[in-house]
Formats: sequence, structure tokens, C-alpha cells
Amino acid sequence: MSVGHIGTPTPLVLNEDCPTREVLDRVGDKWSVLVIVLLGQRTHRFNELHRTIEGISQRMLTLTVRALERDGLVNRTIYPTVPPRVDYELTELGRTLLVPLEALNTWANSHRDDIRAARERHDAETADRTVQASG
Amino acid sequence: MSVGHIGTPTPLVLNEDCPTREVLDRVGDKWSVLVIVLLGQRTHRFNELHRTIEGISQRMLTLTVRALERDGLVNRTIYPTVPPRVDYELTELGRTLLVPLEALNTWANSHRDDIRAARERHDAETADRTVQASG
DNA sequence: CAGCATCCAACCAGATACTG
DNA sequence: CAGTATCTGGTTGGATGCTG
Repeated sequence: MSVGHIGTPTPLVLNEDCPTREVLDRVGDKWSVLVIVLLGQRTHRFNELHRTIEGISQRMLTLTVRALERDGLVNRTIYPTVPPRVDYELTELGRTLLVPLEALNTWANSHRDDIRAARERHDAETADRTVQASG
Repeated sequence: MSVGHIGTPTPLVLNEDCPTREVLDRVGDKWSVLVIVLLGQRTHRFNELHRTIEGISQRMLTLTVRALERDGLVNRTIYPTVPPRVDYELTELGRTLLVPLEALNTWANSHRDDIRAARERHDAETADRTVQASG
């Protein structure tokens, strides 16, 4: 590259191409991680996931597993039986994702209290200022 | 605990208390990671972040850094000068988060192509079925 | 059992205008 | 410079009813 005038030293700009963001777009939503963690333990059927993940709607579970399947993280196996049966399991790619997810989980467990403490401290200070402002 | 009848073997249920989800609620949004990564390099001023993070609005940047500050991940320093100056930097807690984030980043870089390939394959198959269905 | 289709409410987030 | 306030369109996601 022959660009690079003196005084224009490549303006650093971060956009949505950041690969970490790309992963978080898939995994950072409300349900994906829970599904991945469950499938990391063993294969699950649709209603198993549905029962185990508290609060997820049928619709959201469908959308979540479909997105994970699309990205090659989850395999979806349909058994042509009556009643129908569909198994979900992690692909090999999906299992490799468990590793960094586990790192995140470790961090979360280690610093959960730190975050809660910081949050309460911050909220208390904010409340102080509100009292001062209104008093 | 004296519960535990035979046949009711503790129903495993995952809810939003999953610590990984707790982290992802903070970090999994559209902008937090970009802010954290930038602050991992050095202290930044508000408009530095604003210029460097492509596409973020002033409002979203404010909300993002405020949330990170509330959770003790980012320090906000106000200099009472004219014009005003506000510096943002990672706290020690915030710097520890860089480690698992780096793991995620490594995974993302390693498997970016896998995901894209899976996605294209999936989309192609879906298109196939659409063609078959309409033909 | 494992979904899909539809409707609708709530929240999110961008644009714009204004302020200390 | 570093925000706040308000409005509003767009997306997300739950509820419900129906199907192979």
C-alpha cells in the first residue's frame, strides 16, 4: 500500500467487522448460550430444551436453534416417526465454542460479586446525588 | 433438605441467573465490546470513542459507558476545565475481562470462515428446497 | 411432538434539538 | 466538549391458534 501521507496516520476506526462482535451477534442474545451450554452436556429434544430453559417461548426457541443450526454450531436431526422427534446436538464447531464460553463463565463466577458490589455502590452514590439535588 | 421423593429427581432448569448470561447481558450488546477493547489499549475521551466506533450515536455511547461504569468495569474521570474533558479507562476489573474476551476473539478469528461456510451451505440448501417446493 | 403463522405490545435505538 | 431530552420508527418477543 502506498498511501500514508504524513499527518494522516491511518484513522483507526472500529466497525461491525470486529470478529468478536460477529460472535457476540450470534451468541450474545438472550437464549443462545443457554442452548449451547445444555447441548454441551448431551443431545436434547425440542421440548426438553423448552422445559429446561425457563421463560423461553416456543417461538424464540425455534428461532434460536435455527440460527445456531444455520451457523453450523448445532445439528438438527429429524426422525420420521409418529409422533415426530427432533434431536439437537452441538457440532464439532459448536463444541469448540464451549471453550471460550467456559472462560467467560469462569470470569463471571469469579467476579459476580465484584460487579454486584460496584453496581450497588454506584446506585447508592446516584441516589445520594438525587437526594442532595432535591434537598 | 428433606424433599426428594422417588420420581421427582430435581428438575434441572436454567434461568437468567446463569452467570455467563449475566456477563453477556452487559457485554453482548452492540457496542460494549468495542468500547472495552478500545479502552484496553489506552484511556480515551468521549469524542475519541465516538469517532473511533463507527456508527455509534452519541446517545448509545453515553448509555454504554454509563452501564460499564455502573458495573465497575470503566472509570470515568471528569476534569473541571473549559471546555470540559472526560476520560474513560478500564478499571482493574475491566482489564481482567479482557482475558476471556481475547479468548472469544481468538475463537472468532479461527472459525470465522467455518461459520460463513456453514451459513452459505445452509442458505443454499434452503434455497434448493424453495425451488423444489415451487417447481 | 415439533413446529409455523399471525397479531400486537414493549423495548430499543437513531435522529434531532438543546445545554452547562 | 460532553453530554441531556424528546420523538419516533423498527425490531424483538410473547400470546394465541393451527398443522403435519
